Amino acid sequence: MPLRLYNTMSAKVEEFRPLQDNEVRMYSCGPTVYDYGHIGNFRTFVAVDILRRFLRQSGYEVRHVENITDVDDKIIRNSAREGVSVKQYTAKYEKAFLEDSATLNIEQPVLVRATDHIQEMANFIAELEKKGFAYRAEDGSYYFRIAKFPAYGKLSKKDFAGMEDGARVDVDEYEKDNARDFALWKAPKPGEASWDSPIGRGRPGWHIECSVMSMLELGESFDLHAGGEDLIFPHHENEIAQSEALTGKPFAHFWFHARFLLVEGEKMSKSAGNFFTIRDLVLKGHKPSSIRLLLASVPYRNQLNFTFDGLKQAASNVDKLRNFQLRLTTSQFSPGSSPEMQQLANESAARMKAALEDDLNTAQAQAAIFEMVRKANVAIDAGQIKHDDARSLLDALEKFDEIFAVLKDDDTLKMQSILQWAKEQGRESDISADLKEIVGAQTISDDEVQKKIGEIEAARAARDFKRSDAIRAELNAAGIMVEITKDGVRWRRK
RNA sequence: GGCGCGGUACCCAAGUGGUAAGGGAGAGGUCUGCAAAACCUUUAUACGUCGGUUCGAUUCCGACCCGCGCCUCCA
Repeated sequence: MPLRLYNTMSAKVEEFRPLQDNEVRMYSCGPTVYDYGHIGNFRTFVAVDILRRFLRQSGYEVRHVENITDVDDKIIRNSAREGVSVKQYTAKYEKAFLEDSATLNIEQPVLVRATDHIQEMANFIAELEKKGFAYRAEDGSYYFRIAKFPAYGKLSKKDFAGMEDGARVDVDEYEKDNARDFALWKAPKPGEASWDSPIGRGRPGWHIECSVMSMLELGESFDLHAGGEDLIFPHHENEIAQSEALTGKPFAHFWFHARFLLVEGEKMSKSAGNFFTIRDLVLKGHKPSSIRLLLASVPYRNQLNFTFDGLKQAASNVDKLRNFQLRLTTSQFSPGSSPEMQQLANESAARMKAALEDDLNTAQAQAAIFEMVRKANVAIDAGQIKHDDARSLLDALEKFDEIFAVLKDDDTLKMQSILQWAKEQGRESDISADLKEIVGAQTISDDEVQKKIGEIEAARAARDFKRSDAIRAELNAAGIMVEITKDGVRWRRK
């Protein structure tokens, strides 16, 4: 079965087929680097990450390009306020974005920056003007002439036919022919960052960068374009207008949009006090893996209610999966395999694949893996799992993790660096006791823990439970959970 | 106002024209020196409300209530 994806353009779920052979060329709208990214931003980025990971798992070569918007009104305003250059200002937040993405195990796409492509944008606009799709205003700004592009509105399903020219023209925009015409190029204002170009001095409008950079990297027509649902209009609509006006060819074939999330049942906003960056959550003691799983577990087109209770639930889910993995890798199994367990592993992997092929139904994919975990645990308890079965089940689990990416326990390491960052930022008061406790575990090395485990085993062999428990308590205080099983003593970081 | 999405148990959350996945939490239990992990049992007489279509609807249609999104730069 091929992947079926919802295409905003057709407003239907369609079979996804790349334009060229086995290669998927996709472009996603990345961040405007004017502040730290919040969980809403990262819901979209995680959704795109899951898409690209699943495409790859499905056997496609994925060429994924993402833009970083490093010049816009907010950036110009904020950098001026701080008295630093646009470049200095954006560098800080771009770095933060990359770190946060890595924190959430988001694979890095090919990144392209707006300010690296100013000349190409100017050329693009000059071409549009030649073809009559763009015009220059008196102040040197350029606008796109929507009246020349009848298909305008096809993505957002808006009908502009009845729009009266200049009906409600903003006083600041008196130079436009039509109020709906959007800026391609903005004439410089005193004190604002601007660039020299063949079409004069100024800076690019917001939409032009994506048209230019996507075509530069992926060609005039490519497979898929992604972003948050808010970008459908005007951003993506405008990209289509510019791009297709220039080339006369279809721009992106699939339009993928992730839905906004709610926080504690309400729209996230700074004024509501429910606005969180990734770093805010980590400082409160939440693990990156919990955050990622929560963001990933609700299908991307559904409204996700992000709650602290949900975060705890996600943490339990991650633990369950990691415990299962630990159990399979540390227990002793007799050689051979059993048909029942082979079938369980195969069926679970197949169910997971089918769920993801169904417009990336991550909730069902998760259900499939949890069902496998429960059934396999039952079999382990009953001693019905053989060596090769364990291998097959682990393979299925790894297939799951190729998409969800939550098994590897490097949470404490990531949290430690965010704690360090908070100290540098003078945000000590935001560092929770929970975070300190979790990060504390990292100060004990695996070797040291292993040594202590040896001591516990020795004490237990001598049935000296008092001594054994004392060492366990000591490790526990350092964030190490010791577990006694019939196959020996094992441990994990809390 | 226009266009669109959703309302499922204590919580999160799938899903289907034929009577409700999965996870968390709670309660009880099995196992265990203890703990943890794991497992078992249990928690929706009907899936926002009211009508309609149908042999039958949570699933289709209509109305209403509530939440959310877009309608020029917010992922």
